[in-house]
Amino acid sequence: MSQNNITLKELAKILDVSISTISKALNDSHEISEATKTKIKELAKLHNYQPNKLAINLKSGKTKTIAVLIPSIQNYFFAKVLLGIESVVAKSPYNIIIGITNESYEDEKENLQKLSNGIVDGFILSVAEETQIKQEFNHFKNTNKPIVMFDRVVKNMTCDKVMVNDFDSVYEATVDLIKNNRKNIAIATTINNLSVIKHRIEGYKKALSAHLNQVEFDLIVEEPLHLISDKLTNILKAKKIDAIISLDEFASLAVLKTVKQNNFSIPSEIALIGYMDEKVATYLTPEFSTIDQNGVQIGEIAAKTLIDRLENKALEPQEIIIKSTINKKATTN
Amino acid sequence: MSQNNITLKELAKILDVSISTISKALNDSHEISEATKTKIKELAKLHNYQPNKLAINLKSGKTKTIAVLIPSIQNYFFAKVLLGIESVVAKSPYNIIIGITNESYEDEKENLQKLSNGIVDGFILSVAEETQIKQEFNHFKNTNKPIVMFDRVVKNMTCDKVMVNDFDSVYEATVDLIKNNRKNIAIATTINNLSVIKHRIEGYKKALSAHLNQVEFDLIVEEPLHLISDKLTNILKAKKIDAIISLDEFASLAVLKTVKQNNFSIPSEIALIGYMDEKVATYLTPEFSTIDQNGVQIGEIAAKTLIDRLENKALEPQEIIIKSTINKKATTN
DNA sequence: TTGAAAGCGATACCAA
DNA sequence: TTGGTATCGCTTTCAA
Repeated sequence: MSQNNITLKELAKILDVSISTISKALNDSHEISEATKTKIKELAKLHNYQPNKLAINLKSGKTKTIAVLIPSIQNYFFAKVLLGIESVVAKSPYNIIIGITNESYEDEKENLQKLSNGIVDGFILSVAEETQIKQEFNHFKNTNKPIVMFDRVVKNMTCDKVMVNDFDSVYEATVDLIKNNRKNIAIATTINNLSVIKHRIEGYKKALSAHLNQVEFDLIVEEPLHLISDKLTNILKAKKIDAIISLDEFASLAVLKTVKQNNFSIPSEIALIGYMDEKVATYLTPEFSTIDQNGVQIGEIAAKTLIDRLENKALEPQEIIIKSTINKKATTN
Repeated sequence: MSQNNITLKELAKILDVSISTISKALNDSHEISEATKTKIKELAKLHNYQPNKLAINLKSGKTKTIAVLIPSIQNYFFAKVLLGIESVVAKSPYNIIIGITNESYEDEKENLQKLSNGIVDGFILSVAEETQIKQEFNHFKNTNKPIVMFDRVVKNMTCDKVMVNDFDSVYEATVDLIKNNRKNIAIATTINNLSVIKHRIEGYKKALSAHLNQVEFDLIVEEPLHLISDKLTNILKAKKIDAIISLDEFASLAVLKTVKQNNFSIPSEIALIGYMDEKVATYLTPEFSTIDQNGVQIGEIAAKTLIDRLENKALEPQEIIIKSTINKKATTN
């Protein structure tokens, strides 16, 4: 079970022909007679010949492999993006190699370096949290392979980007709440260092200032997951709140739980909407209104973009925006 | 940005020395004088020399890359296993390449073939559902690389296996319910073709027959996700049920929702326990009692086992069992 | 129609 | 201490 595959050289020896003849025959070259072709192909099949990809890659300078670097795997959003990438790549000659950066700058840098030395042809990645905090992006520039960034992108880098309309989505969700007579709308997030989260908060602020002339924003709850319930409980007791927008998956779960625990009725007293996996949202009680980033689509587009670039380097850098979808369910009206 | 890395040959030309001198110097060979070593190393650093991994791999016959094949990514369990694998592999010289088989036999077979030709040194995988239905396992035997199977393993194959004590865990959970005076215990699952699910159901049956002398089992609900709620509602109306054990993540969510919708109080009227991600379970209301498969640990052990095998082929095939943990929360007493 | 040989980028043995 | 050369497995050009 553990011995290696048969090689062209060995096949050549068996048939007493040259290596090049074997190679050409197996690649269906017109230079080789039908007779020898069939003979060689039969022998190859018999021995279950599989060309050594490493040798081909070394020769061609390409590996037909794409690296996907994601900050975390414990997250339905990235899982869905991965699914989208995988569905496109599976239909192509490419393979996927995955690195998880654990939101760490060092891990991200190391992954980039490790994989740039011939292992992959290009990268699809979403920037790690720590990298965004440090604002240190040279490791992206130091690789000589094309990069497609998605969701969390670096503004001032020229590369392909697949982005989400974070500002607009939350703006729209907020306005919708306002139109339903919500006047005291809070924000909850367990993350605060990411540009995407900042854009979402900006969308919220803009909606409040444009439609309610609100200029101070004291209902923004930014706490790590293990603290957010307590913090929110305090605020619910101290202030009047009639709607909450949650900006990440676990914030959404925590908000729902906390509001129920404090015996507010949903949505009559407090409406809820937030970022969460659609499938999970459907199985909560009450069913949760979501802002869906359409992760699968993001992954598909990112994969297509990178493959296009790898096959044809002449393209202009793309910046594609995937619109999020608002799915209203039982937690809003 | 898109030009290739500098090579030994080019460095050699610049310094007008031989390629072998460059190679040895960069590998700190004692054969080379300190003077030339430093000179060469400086030049290498200046040009940001990175050895071409493909060439090294071709030469050595090893790639230091591990393939992980998982049936689905939309699943917290596999995400956690992946996390465990990644944490071990990240500390090693190995890389991970991921394939998603989408529960399909063809996808699984294709992944195995595609990656066996020099791309990876070995596999960590969990068998696809369709493969288990077909009982077709030759593609596993046809690869000449070591395989570590986890969770869903093939009984009659000699390879390393990291398994879960499915039978025992559900047996134990069932007995615990019985001891708390539950006499009408139902099972809910959205999957029915997997050996692991079958083992779980066997554990349930054994507990009922051993402790309640029950020999007929008419409270087993096996339905795809979109039907399970309706089916369960009918059964809840027709029969007396005082506990439900759910065997997969989405079954657990669906059961919780359905039981609440039918206005049973939890756990006083109906107790619930099931397979689900711990973190999600904590944020449900009421907090959900879980059987935790300890996916991270499974991944860690699987990765260690494969790396051990790759470094030292002499080991006996291992069969390791990771015990699941029962975490009682608000849905049981 | 077939074969010889160079080359992809590195390592390592053997000479010098 | 340094260099030449074979080699990993394959593709491809040029000769035969």
